[in-house]
Amino acid sequence: MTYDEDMATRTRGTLTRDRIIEVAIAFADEHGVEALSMRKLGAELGVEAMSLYNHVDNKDDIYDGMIDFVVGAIPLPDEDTVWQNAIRALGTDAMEQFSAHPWVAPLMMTRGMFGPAALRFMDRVLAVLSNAGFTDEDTHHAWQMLASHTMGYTFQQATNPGAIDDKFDGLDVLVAQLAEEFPHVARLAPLLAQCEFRHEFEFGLDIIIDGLEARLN
Amino acid sequence: MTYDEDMATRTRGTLTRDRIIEVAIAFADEHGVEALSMRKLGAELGVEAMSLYNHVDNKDDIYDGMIDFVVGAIPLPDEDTVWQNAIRALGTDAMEQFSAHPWVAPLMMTRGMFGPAALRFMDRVLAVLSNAGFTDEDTHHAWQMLASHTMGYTFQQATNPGAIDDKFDGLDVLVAQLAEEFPHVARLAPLLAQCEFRHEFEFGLDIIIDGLEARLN
DNA sequence: ACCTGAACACCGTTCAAGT
DNA sequence: ACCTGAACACCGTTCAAGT
Repeated sequence: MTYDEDMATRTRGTLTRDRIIEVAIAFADEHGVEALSMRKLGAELGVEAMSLYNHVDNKDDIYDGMIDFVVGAIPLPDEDTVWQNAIRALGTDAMEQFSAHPWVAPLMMTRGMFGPAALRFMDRVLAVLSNAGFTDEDTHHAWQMLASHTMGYTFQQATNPGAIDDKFDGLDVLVAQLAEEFPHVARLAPLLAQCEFRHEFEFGLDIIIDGLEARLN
Repeated sequence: MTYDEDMATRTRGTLTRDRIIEVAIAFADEHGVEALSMRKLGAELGVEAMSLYNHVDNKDDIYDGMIDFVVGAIPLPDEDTVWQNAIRALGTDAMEQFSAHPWVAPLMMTRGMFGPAALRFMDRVLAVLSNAGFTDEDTHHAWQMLASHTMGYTFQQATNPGAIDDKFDGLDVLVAQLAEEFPHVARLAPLLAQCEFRHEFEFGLDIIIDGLEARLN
């Protein structure tokens, strides 16, 4: 292998499953998942679309890889953190990742999360709850609640009229017109449009943690 | 108009926006949203795909109509129901609709819910909370929590390994193999795979309602 | 072992042409 | 006013052919 070949390999990068997924994530972050196609992804990697199939089963395989990469980026708390703080950190850190990659939640909703990083993440959350003294049944309940809360808030954030007001620039006008038909929506619309999601999320998370804690004693 | 023409019109049905959305929902229920295309939907209605554009803006417009139809099918509680029961009923009834049409939650996640039926539904939930004595801020908090919980549990149900074990028929085997790497997942997998979602959902809903109630006094 | 061109069976959407 | 055929610019995926 000559020096030039070596340079080309290094700058263009060798085509691997990981590199494909990496570039797919960057592309989805910039242009949205719906714009992601095998042909465009190939072009981004300096290769024809068909070459991707040498490293990846199909497009769904890429989706699964993207999901697992994002879940894998959620930091895990130290083993000795008290469970309430560990859960709070896991929740807020998960939210942060999901917010940074808004396409991941809808994708998880249809594809699930069963990759190695997702299993590792899940195992850690279950460990925190079990070690805190919850029964297996309550650990299960708690996982479902916490996962639902995190996924649900991601949904709220994704479909927040404030966040997507490019599409709904006439929303406040519309709401004002419908004020007598939907008075409560009209009154609370400003709160919904410009709320701090981090604060909102933690408000609910604390209620859940308190509710779970009451079942421990 | 002759008798025969009248019959044909009645049996084939007149093409309208509502009828298109109705048939689209039935199609998505049977074959999944990802299989829904303008061409197939046209065929289902005995018409070419291009004709649909006379009654509908585009495919997204159909999606929005499908979402609003499903939300509109959630029954609203009587005005004088005590708020805890009203909220519980709204939550479980919403869950029931979302479960009956598994494609609706991922769709809402990307499209939001801003149709007339959705606004009506939202206004009613906000009214229940306001009338219960919550401040506007807490009403807002409560809406976000309840909506998140409902959406989140729909997600859990949709991606439940038990529900999709046609795709993951080897999941229990896989989990067993990884038992030493993910011990808690392995131990709780049966609970997750075969849990009663209705019961799970209400467990969490009660914790949320209790937590909100504590802010009322 | 990896990449490619051509092909297949699809998409959503537009638009001029029909009635 | 509503429906259609043909067309445009895309899709994911397969497969024989190249190196």
